[in-house]
Amino acid sequence: MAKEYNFREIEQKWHRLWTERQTYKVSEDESRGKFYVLNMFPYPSGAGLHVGHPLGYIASDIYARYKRLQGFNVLNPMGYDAYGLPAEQYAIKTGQHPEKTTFANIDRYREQLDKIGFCFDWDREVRTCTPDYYKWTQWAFQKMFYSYFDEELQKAQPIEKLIEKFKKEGTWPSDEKAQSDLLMQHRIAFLGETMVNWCPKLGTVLANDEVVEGVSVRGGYPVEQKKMRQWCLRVSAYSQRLLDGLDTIDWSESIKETQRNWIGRSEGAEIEIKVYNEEQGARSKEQENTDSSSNPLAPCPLPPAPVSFTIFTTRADTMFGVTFFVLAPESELVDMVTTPEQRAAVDEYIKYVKSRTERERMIDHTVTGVFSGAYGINPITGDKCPIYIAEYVLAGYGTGAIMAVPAHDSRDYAFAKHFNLPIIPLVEGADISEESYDAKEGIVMNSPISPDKSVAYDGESLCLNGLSIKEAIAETKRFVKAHNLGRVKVNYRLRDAIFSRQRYWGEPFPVYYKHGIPTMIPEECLPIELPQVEKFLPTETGEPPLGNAQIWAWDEVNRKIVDKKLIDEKTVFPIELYTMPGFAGSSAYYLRYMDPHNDKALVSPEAASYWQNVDLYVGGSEHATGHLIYSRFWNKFLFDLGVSKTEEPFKKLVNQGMIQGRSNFVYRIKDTNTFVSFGLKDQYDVTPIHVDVNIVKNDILDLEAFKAWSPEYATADFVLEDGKYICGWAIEKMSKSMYNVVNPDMIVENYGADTLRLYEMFLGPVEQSKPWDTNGIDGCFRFLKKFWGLAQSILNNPNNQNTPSAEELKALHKLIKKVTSDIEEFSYNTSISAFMVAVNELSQLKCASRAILEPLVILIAPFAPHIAEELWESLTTDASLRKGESVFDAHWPQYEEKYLVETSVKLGVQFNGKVRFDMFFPADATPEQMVEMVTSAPEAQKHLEGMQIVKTIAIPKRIVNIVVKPC
RNA sequence: GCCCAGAUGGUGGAAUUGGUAGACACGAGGGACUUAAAAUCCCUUGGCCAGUGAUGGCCGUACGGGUUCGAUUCCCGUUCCGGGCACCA
Repeated sequence: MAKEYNFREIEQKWHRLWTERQTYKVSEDESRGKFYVLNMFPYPSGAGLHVGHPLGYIASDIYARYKRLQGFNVLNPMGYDAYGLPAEQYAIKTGQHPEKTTFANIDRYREQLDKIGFCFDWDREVRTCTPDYYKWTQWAFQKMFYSYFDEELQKAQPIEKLIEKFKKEGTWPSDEKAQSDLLMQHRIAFLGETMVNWCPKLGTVLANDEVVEGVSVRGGYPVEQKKMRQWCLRVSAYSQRLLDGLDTIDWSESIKETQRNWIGRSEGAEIEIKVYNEEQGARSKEQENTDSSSNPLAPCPLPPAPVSFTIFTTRADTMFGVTFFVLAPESELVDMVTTPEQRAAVDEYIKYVKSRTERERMIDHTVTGVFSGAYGINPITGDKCPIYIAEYVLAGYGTGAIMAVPAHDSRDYAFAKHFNLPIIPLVEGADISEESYDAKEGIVMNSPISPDKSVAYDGESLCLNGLSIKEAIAETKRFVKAHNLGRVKVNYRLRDAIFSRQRYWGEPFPVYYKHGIPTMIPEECLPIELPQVEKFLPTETGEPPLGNAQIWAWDEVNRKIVDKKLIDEKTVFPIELYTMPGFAGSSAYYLRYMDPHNDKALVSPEAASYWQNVDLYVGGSEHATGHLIYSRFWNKFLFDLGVSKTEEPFKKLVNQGMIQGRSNFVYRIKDTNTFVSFGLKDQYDVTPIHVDVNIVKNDILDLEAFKAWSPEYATADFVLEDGKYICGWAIEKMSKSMYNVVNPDMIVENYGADTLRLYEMFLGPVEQSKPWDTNGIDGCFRFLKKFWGLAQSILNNPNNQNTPSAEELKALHKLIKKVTSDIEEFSYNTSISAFMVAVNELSQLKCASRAILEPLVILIAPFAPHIAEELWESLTTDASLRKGESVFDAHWPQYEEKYLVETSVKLGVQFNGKVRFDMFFPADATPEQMVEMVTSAPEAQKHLEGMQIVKTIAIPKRIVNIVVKPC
């Protein structure tokens, strides 16, 4: 008796059996090769999963199952990035503890995930907010605190080595505070006074990747620059290694390029500029006068004028075109160079700059600036050039000071035009009358303008005339280095990561303040658990939320957390009130999955050696400058420590595209409760209204469901076309407010998980963003029903021991070949197509051979595991050989070329590149034989008549083309 | 402004190293079965033209050129869409 395809029964059965049999439990197995598949773990939001979330999970699940069938020991874990802002904000609103809502959300996620049938080893689940997990986040932070980055070795080293070095040099201070301050400048995790992105609305600082165009990524609130003492990670130290590593990993070019941009390496030179002496002389005199005077109204003593300052340039070749220097307004040099005459003007300008927000500065690029009154001396030409202060120079990049070459830099050009400063062209043939010539191509001139315009050092003076720009850059660098005028320098745009947040729902720092000196709580005492608080908001005194915690002081003697009241600054000290940012917990989770229950180490050396790193990582490209940089940094640090066994954490990265929503609209005739169908709406004055896509099928509205949808529409009237109400549609972001959220549970309920899996993959390439369109899902459902039907007809055929026919074997082996190569390339949509073709072929051949069905079931197993398991069981019940085993313990079939051999091939025969007719050729025909056959074929004669053959092209299995021309 | 990726029917998308463009699926149209619906099955489906018809011809992979016997594929230029970086010297 042929059974119906009852997906509900089948899927429930196998979910149960998989759990009972622990089908997906993995452990280290030296006898088999490992393969580590990983998804970016989700943040469990309150909204639950929509159909976009599982896209990547399904893609990686297919790959994981495929690899397992190929004999690999596959690690495919899942967990939750459980710390996050939404839970905290919800807690502030409702008073519910974020842990409670987070865990409830996790349960909901788990339930939804289980329905889709993933092969996750749930014994390895991690949650970043549980103490046994964040113990190792805190541990890694402490390791970073106790390490510094050795520039020479280009790797992290224990801080003791640095102390030794200082002691040897005699620069090690005796004062404890001074020691702490000195080491802070070198530690990889350090407390730094830096300009930070402060978001007043969120009440916290944000990392650079959390701010876009001057507003916070979360919430879109304005962000301002503020100087604050914060924990930072010295990510910038790893800039070069982060850059070099990109060449060794299999990631998309666009993601690598994004990271290269973000790291922003630029090679240049730092050159020392002396401040003009005469000014300094005048100022010294004035200072003396002030000092000798006892007049209380006398101006404050001027700070000492600096002897020199350093500028950074990537265009060392343009030294002869410098006509002024510019300092960033925030630079400490400003106060030092400003002359008394210009003091008022400069102060006013600084005030103006401070009044502008980051956002204003980013959008508005009008030229502003002020003369400092001082002059700098160009060391190459000996020229005296004015020093300006202008906001277009950034304090945070390079040295905060530049040399301005208006002829060849557009920003300098605009500034020079505005302030009427000279412009000296340096490139032959470059027209600089309207704009600067910024390109690094051309031949250098005017360098120097005349021989006496180049200062000689040790008898050598610089001349670049006639060189290409590239040569000139190299020559200038050599000259500067040789005569000690500066040094060659590489700058990176990548900044250190700000690692503290003024929030509650995050990892607490295992740090206390002993007389104001940050001190690590001993490693054996970790984890330091997040304390309970009454309120999740900042305290009245402006402290972060942890300021509300009562039991939050460190007792050094008893080595435990005690009541704040006991703080005496002798043995009991206050604990850090900041918490760690979101990326702290997500930076090394892939290592924890290797050994998730180990309470002695983040990961045991054995597990780390076996699993190495992630072979396939699947997730969204929006993490390019956040998680994917931090994680690489974190891993490199742990690699330096010997904890991680590989330099790069993720060998291959696949970015799944976003699934957009496809919204549906109904059209209400103005001021009525009548709705007009899409095709007729232009005849009325209508308002489009979003309608829930779940009550629309193939753009046809379910009228009864619509009436039931909202009481407002209970009495709605409709103007139909062809008896149907057709809805309009648009592609928008999937969101609740547009009623276009499609929930995977609904699809699973109506079609089954196998259909959902198949359809999500059939929609198009995994990497591509595409709108969710439920319209096509029937095709995949039909296919599974056909597949099931084919299998049933084979299973129920009394003659099923038949040996398969040549056609059947050909169809099968064609499929094995196609599916195998497609899975390797993540071309799941085309392998599903190939399946559809093969099943149609086999159905038409009335295939009845079990020998065909068995490999067919294995082939479909990664895509539709439930149906495959069910059929596998049917195949093996009477044989009782493999009873109880999973199809995933079987072996992936190999295709055999002998079944695919064609005896003859049909090829298009062309004359002058145009296809004229088809012809059959023996599959092994040589090009000469093919041409011979064509020219003697009767159909060819009319094309050859009155013509002569100029050339013949014959490619076996491809094409035959005869080029002819009239005789 | 700089860098990266892309553009193929009504729709999602196929197309090995340049070799019969539009696989597969959806939608649409027609038909079979059925009291009817659902389900299932069969046929047609890029555009235009000619023909009763089998069929034949022309155009067609964003646009304009080029290389080639032959270009969706390679090269140059243009337009449009998406992504990243951006007073980074």
